[in-house]
Amino acid sequence: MEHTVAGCRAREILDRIGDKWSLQVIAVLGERTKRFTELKREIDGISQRMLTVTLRGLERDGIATRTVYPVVPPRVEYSLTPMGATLMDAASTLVVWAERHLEEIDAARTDYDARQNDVRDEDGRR
Amino acid sequence: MEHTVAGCRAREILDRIGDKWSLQVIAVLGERTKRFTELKREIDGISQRMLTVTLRGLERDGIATRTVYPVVPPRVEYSLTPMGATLMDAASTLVVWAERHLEEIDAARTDYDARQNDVRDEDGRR
DNA sequence: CGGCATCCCCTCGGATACTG
DNA sequence: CAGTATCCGAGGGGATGCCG
Repeated sequence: MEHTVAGCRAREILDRIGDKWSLQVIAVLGERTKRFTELKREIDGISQRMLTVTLRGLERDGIATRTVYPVVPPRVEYSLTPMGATLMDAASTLVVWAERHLEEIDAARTDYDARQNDVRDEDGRR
Repeated sequence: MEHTVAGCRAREILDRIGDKWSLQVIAVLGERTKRFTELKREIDGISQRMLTVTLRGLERDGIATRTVYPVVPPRVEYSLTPMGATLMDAASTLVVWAERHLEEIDAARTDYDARQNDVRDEDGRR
C-alpha cells in the first residue's frame, strides 16, 4: 500500500498539531521545561483558555507532561515527552520548508489575486 | 534568531495544509496530473464544494496548477507545481512520524482518559 | 499562579440545487 | 464535466469572570 504522503491516518496528526496553537506550544516547550505563565508570555496572542486547552490535548496524546508542585502559590511545569521531542523534529522539516517558501507563496498569492481582479475588470465590473 | 521550530511563520503553512483536505489533495496530485472528477473519486468523502475550495487555495498559493482545455465536455486538469512537490516531500516526514506513533498516541489517550475517570470516581461521582 | 465555566461570534465544511 | 450559489449546523476559539 504505502502512500508516500497523507493517507487517512495523516489527518490524525494534523488534527493534533494542525490547530492554531499546538505547534507553537511544542516549539516553545522544546527549548526546555516551562511554567504555565512562561508559556503564556512567550506565545504571542494565546489566551489563557487556549493555552490550557492545547496543553491538555498535548498531555492527553503523550506529547507533553504536566507536573504539579503542591506549593503555594501553585507551580505547574510542562515539558515535552521523548515522543514529543521526536514530533518536534519531524515538524521542523515543515517549518524549514515554510521559511524557504513563504516568500514564493506570498508572491503566488499576490499574482493570483491580481489576475482575478483583471478578469473581473474585463467582463465589465458589477 | 532562528527558532528551530514553529515561530509565527510556521503557522502560515499549517493554515494552508492543516485544513481538512489539502494534504490529501496534495498527496493524490503527487501521483500524477489528475482531472477534477478523478480527484473527487480518489479522495474519500470530499464534497464537490470542498474539493473546489481546496484546489483554489492550493492554486492561489502556487502549490497546484489548473489547466482548462476548452472542449466540450469541459476538461480541467490539476497537477502539483515544483514547489508543491517539495511541499509533499516535506509533509511526508510528518506522515512517517504519524504512522510510527499513532499507536503510541492512541495508547496515551486511552491511559489519560482512564486516569481521568479514576479521579472522578474517587471524589464521589456527581 | 494556574486554572475552569460561561457566553458568544465566526469560520469551516456538509447538503443541496442550479449552470455553461 | 466542472463548477457556482445558498443555506445551515457544529465547533474552534476569544473575552470575561470566578476559584483553590
